Amino acid sequence: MPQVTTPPAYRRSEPDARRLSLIEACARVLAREGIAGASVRTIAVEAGVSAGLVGHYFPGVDALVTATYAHTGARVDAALKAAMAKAGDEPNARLEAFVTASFAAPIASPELLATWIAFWSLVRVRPEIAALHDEQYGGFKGQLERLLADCGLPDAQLRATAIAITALVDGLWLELCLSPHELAADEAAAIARDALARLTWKAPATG
Amino acid sequence: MPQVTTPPAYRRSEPDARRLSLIEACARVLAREGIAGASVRTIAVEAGVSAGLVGHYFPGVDALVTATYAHTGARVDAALKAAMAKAGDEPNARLEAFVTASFAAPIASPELLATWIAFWSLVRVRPEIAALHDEQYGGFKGQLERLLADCGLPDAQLRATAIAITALVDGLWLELCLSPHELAADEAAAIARDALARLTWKAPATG
DNA sequence: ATCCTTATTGGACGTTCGTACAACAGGTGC
DNA sequence: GCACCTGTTGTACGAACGTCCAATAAGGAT
Repeated sequence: MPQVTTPPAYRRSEPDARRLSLIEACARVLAREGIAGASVRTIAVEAGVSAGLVGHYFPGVDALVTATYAHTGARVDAALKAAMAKAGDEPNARLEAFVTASFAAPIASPELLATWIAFWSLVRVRPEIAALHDEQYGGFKGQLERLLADCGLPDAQLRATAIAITALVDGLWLELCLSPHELAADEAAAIARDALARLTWKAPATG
Repeated sequence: MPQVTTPPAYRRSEPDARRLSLIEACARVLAREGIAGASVRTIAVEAGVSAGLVGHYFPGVDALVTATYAHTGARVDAALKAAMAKAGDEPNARLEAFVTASFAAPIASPELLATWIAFWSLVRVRPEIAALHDEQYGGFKGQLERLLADCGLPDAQLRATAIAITALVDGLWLELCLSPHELAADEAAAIARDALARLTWKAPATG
């Protein structure tokens, strides 16, 4: 009699690992199809599980998207910190590393940027996403202000300069995502570096 | 016997007017609910017509959204040109007017910015939206390059400077939309003005 | 080898989606 | 006042949506 024992129909995962795989699948779907395509079934197929399982780990698809934002934000934050740490102790080098990290892997990925746009599209609609955005933006701006202060920028200019640099980085990042054929990552980095130097120049009196 | 003639159940519109009202309703829905909420029925209710009428004017909801992007883009472009024209003939004044127009009515409206984010979220998914984006972005950047040239910026710096300024404006515009309580329109305009001056400063040699 | 826990499946439910189309009715020309 | 044109409505249809839950089975414990 031949061996008729069927192979396992599915494999179990540790809850944390499965949860993470769902979050990563959600991020991939958001990057590929945008927020409108991020349905429970699509995400489940992407993760290689049944649709019902999503409900087992998250109270609803909204919660999964929110968790994906938090996770993605943490990844970006870690990448920024890593780039900064790698730059050493010199304040200006740290600042430049922090700013240009957005135009190198893993942040410069078009997929990540597309995912991020999906989150932006939710900020006005969902309060918990707005809270996460404020946290993320405030964290970025706060680190930037600290770095600028270390570089000797006067306190009175910290806020405005940090906002300007953040806007510049976001805008370049955005364009990189929307038209990668028109703007390359290394050119974006070069532009950011030059703009950073100009924006932090010792200010001549206005007029 | 009392007057029993019923009042008209609906009013006809000229096709062009009705078409425009659908586009404007679509823009309002995009601003309020994002792309995920822009269904045929929601837009129809917003426009005060039946759902079926949308199909009478557009082959599908995608076409309506695309038309809304084109219309919104034209409005923004017109507002930019108007601000520039109002500034007179002096090149530097025209440049500054062009850049800061994004932080005054009608462009600075949070609703318009939210609508714009909805379009961004479609760029990677829908080629016709990507084409409209490239057109819009190229137009903006082109005008900026011309203005910068008029202000005496060397040709070699035109492209990079225009990209930097565009990114800055987009980033400030974005933050204004996402967290209006953290960044006011007039502060964004002031930051843009200052950054513009710094980015167009006569370049000292690198190093 | 058997039991137990629970991760996982698959299907049912009601809702909303986009689209198509027959019937209705406002407005204009006669 | 009548007839034509067509803008407009309302409905119907299948597909996809989010959510729920009973049944199943994987994998470690005993």
